Amino acid sequence: MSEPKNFESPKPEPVRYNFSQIEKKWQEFWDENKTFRAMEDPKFPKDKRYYVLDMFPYPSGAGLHVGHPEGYTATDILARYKRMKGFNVLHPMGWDAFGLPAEQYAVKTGVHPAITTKDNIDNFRRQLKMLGFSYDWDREVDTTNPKYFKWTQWIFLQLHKKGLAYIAEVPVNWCPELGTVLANEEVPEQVEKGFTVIRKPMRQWMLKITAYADRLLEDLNILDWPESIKEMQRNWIGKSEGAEIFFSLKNSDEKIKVFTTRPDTIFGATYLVLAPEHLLADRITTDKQKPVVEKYRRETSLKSDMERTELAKEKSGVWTGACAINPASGEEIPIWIADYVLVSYGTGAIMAVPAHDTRDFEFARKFDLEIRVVIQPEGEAPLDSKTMTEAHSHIGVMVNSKNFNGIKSNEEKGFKNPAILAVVESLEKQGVASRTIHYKLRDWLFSRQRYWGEPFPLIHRQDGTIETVDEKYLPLTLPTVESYKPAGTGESPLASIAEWVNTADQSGKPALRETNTMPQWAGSCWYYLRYCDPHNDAVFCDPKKESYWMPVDMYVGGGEHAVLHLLYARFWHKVLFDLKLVNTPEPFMKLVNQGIILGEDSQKMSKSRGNVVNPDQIIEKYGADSIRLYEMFMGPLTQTKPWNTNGVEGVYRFLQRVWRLYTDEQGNLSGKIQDVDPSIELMRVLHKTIRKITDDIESLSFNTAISQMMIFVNELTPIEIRPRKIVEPFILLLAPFAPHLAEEIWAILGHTKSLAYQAFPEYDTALTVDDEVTIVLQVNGKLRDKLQLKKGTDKSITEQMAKEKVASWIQGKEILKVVFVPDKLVNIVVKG
RNA sequence: GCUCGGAUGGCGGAACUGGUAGACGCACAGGACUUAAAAUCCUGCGGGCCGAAUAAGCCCGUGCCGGUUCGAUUCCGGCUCCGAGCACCA
Repeated sequence: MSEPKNFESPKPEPVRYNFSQIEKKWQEFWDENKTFRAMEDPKFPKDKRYYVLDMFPYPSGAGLHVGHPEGYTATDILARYKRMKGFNVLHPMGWDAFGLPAEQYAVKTGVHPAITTKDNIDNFRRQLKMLGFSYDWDREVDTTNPKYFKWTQWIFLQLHKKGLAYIAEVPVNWCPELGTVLANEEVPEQVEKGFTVIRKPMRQWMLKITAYADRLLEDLNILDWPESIKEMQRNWIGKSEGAEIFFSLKNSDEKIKVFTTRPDTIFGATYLVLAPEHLLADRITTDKQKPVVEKYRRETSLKSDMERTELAKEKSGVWTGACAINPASGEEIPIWIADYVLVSYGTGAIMAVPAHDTRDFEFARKFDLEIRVVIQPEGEAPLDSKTMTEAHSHIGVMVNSKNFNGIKSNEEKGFKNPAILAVVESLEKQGVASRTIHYKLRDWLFSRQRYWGEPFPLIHRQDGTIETVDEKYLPLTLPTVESYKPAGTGESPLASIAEWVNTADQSGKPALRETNTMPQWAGSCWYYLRYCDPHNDAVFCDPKKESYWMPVDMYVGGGEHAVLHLLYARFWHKVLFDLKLVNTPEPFMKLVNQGIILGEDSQKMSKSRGNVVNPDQIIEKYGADSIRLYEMFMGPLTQTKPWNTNGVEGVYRFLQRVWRLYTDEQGNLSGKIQDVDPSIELMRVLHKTIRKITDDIESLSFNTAISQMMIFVNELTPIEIRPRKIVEPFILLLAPFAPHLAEEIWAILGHTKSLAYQAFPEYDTALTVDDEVTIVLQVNGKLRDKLQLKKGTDKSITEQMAKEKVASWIQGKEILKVVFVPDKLVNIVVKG
């Protein structure tokens, strides 16, 4: 570490410290000295390496908002703290820079998205550097850089080789305004923005994420993630164990396959329902019913998904005229068509058990279908299907179920439930059912009709087959185009660039390039790996470097990526793991979602509300250390909390008091700081502070760490002789939070090296407790008095003193009991 | 409807494994310094009994109702409200 260039500290005005000068000085120092460069130093054992990662931003034209520094400051505090604790820290930053806004701007202005993107990145980098984050900027990545997306394309080829990428004609979410299709995961967000999304069959690239459904579900158990996020992923994957059961038709050889998670209720299946789009719906309908069925199917096909769910309150449907045979009871049951059954889930057909399913119950009531109770709750009056007002849950004993009667159906789902197991085994023996596991998770729709994305390294041969571009020709870069506008026909703007599209296959025959591009999520699926080895042109990430740093120890970002990026990245990572290209089964061991910062009016910040706080302005007025400290002081990291500029003023005042604690009016070391032995009281103040701050950083309770620093400064300010042994370590405690001010004061204290790698102070447990304690005196549990005693005073003495102190409360009353908690309290329980 | 969070002064929030509720900060009020202001410093600041004021004391108080306990912001049962997510998933 070399010395800071300008070692003379800037002369601030009396009283106030010159934050802008100090912050600039140290930012330049860190930059020039590459203070935070991370190296794969073998001296650090695995448990002394720490990879702390932020979700990299999309560099929008608007620049940083105050939400960004929240998570970034939290990780920066951790990074700086861990370095001081002797860890080798990897703390990188980069840009998730492909995406629609730059492209839409290009459509409007004709400016190439690469130019807009570069400007935006420069602005983001400038802003982040102004906040003094200790990133290793040599590891910066940019997903739109061909050197980066070369490897995104390469990983896609590995997926393709493994058979995990395929092209299919599927009903997709087509958005006419955006001129592109969207992933299921993206739909809610765009609909919220006011775009329409319709279902339309198109030929699209898909990634077989469903092949990993079980592992993505299972491995959630080993992750230290917020329970809510894990639950969202579990629900999104939506695993359900059950059976596919075949119902034969009365007058036909056709069979209808239904999926159910409750085969134990099969004797109560009094009708079947097919989704309107079900392939058999047309074929089984009787001539007589044909007109009504066709009308119904036409009507539902015109409804959007939204309309179908909004109208969910009122069930609708029509009878096909056909009947099926219940394979368990042998009874004839009608087959209906209704849009409350979805074609996209299970087999698109259900056996309806109205007595034990609310939806089936509503439907049966409306169309006067038979309701038959087959599970009787134990210890209750027998259920009467005629008078039932709602469907009953299925926990109880099987009834009306022939030889299954009496078997218990408990709260267990799947085959652990004895009733389900018994019925399935029996149906399997008859050859009319098989155990099945269904997932809600669909394969990932991976192509977009956009310009500003990674081109697929694929070629369509004349014969309709597909050939992959040889790895040695990667990256396959984007051509320049005249217009960035989507063709609107479902083709990307690339389709109109003849010289790019027209190419030759390996045999030299004319062929066409794939013109779709990858979705924005592609680049973020593996960026955390590239940080481990960002400049490698030979491999996407050297396995040695990967195993040096991975997995990510701490990942901080917004909760909005719960089922998007966080699921996609886990999927890619598992594929790479199977290819033995990475060594860890999961990429992010610990995840923390920072809370949203609301405007001063406690509403979500938005331009239209006019409540957006611009970090540049806050930095200009109060400095980076103030905004860092304020955002951490607002409240718990994970909590949603409103911005309050007065609060910034508060921490700014605190930093001024810190400055005045160490300096005189000329900005030199204060004469009050002296090399004298501190009193035991001051030692206790210091060690309590070290302990509180250490514990709080470890548990990410930055708000209470800061309040402890304030307490420390409040205690030391009135003291005229400030022992160096007390005040010097405090600067190291402050350093992760307010690094510029801390570096400056550290230098003023006479140090010639940056404090970035100074050992974080350790505390002596004996010095974190007082030798005098306050004993709380209660009578009947109510606080009546207090007692100052030496720590460890024994029971009889304490109780004796307590009784004297609260004599007026216990006089003349019978003492029933005395509760004594050493060094804490005495509670005297009296009668009356 | 289901799942997951949450509810503490005027405000943001603190409170270890059940043991002094309101740390720290903001706002506000009063005072010192100043010709004045800013900055800074000092004092007060949950509600009530409570008044011109002082000191002390007592009562109530952590969304609501109930329980366990010597003692509950903390544990248990029931409810209300707010936020987030999912939503006809068979």
